Amino acid sequence: MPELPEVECIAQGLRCGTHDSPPLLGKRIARVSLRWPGHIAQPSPSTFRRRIRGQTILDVRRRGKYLVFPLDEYTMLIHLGMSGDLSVAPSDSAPGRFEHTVIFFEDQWELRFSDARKFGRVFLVRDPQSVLGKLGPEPLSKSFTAKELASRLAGRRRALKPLLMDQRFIAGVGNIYADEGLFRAGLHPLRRTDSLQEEEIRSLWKGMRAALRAGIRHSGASIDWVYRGGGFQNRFRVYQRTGEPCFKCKTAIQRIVVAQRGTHFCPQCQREDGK
DNA sequence: CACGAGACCTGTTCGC
DNA sequence: TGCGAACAGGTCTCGT
Repeated sequence: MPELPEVECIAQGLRCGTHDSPPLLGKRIARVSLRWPGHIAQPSPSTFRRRIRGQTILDVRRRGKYLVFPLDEYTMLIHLGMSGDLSVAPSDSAPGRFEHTVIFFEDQWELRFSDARKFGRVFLVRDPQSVLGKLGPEPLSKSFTAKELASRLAGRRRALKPLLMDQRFIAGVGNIYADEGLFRAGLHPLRRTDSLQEEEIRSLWKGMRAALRAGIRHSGASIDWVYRGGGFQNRFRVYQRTGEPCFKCKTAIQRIVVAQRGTHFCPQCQREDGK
């Protein structure tokens, strides 16, 4: 489930608390349960277990699709993969079926990392840049202007969608928001980046940012049984709307495969030749 | 440098 | 009802 908007909403919930869980700030870690040690990317599970004990959570942030937890001596990073989700629950509540990694706090609350497909990963490092260093800019940051996008596109000649999903190019965009942003921009997912006009780059910038902001505004997208609480799935304009009428022109939304990912677009509003 | 295929995982849904 | 295929929010590595 987790692309930039979903991770952002999860981070906010952990930082500020929700109706049924307290903020994590200031909580001290008592111990961890690693039911599936493969979750721990770095260091080894045994070292992770030893080093994290006694650390206090000082903040909860997001960078790209990573959740970032600054601790006293280390930084813990969590990538939710395809099916990951985090929740804060009291220690006496029933554990979920896929909660492979659990961090217990001294006050009887715990942070539970649920991950059915086991693509998620946890890092505990001294320098967060060792994990985050290769990420591209934050698309919603003030410094990410249309000009900045244009200069990063310069000299590139790739299909648009795979480039948008390349985390080194822009951080946080995944399959849903790539499709939704391209629709808003009126650009075909296979459009070559070296054929974009200045005006189209501006549309791309606006469209991607609008899609991401809409996702955050609606608390992210909840599909299937995975992430709960979001409402953006009800506002998809193309994603998983194969065969349904385009909201702009009524043409049937088409599904193709791009870079091995299901890709949805309106063949009328997003023409490959640029119209 | 760009791109496709395969790997890593498991669950749900759909067609026959 | 059962069974295999297709599909799912991501990313890494390898070969061309």
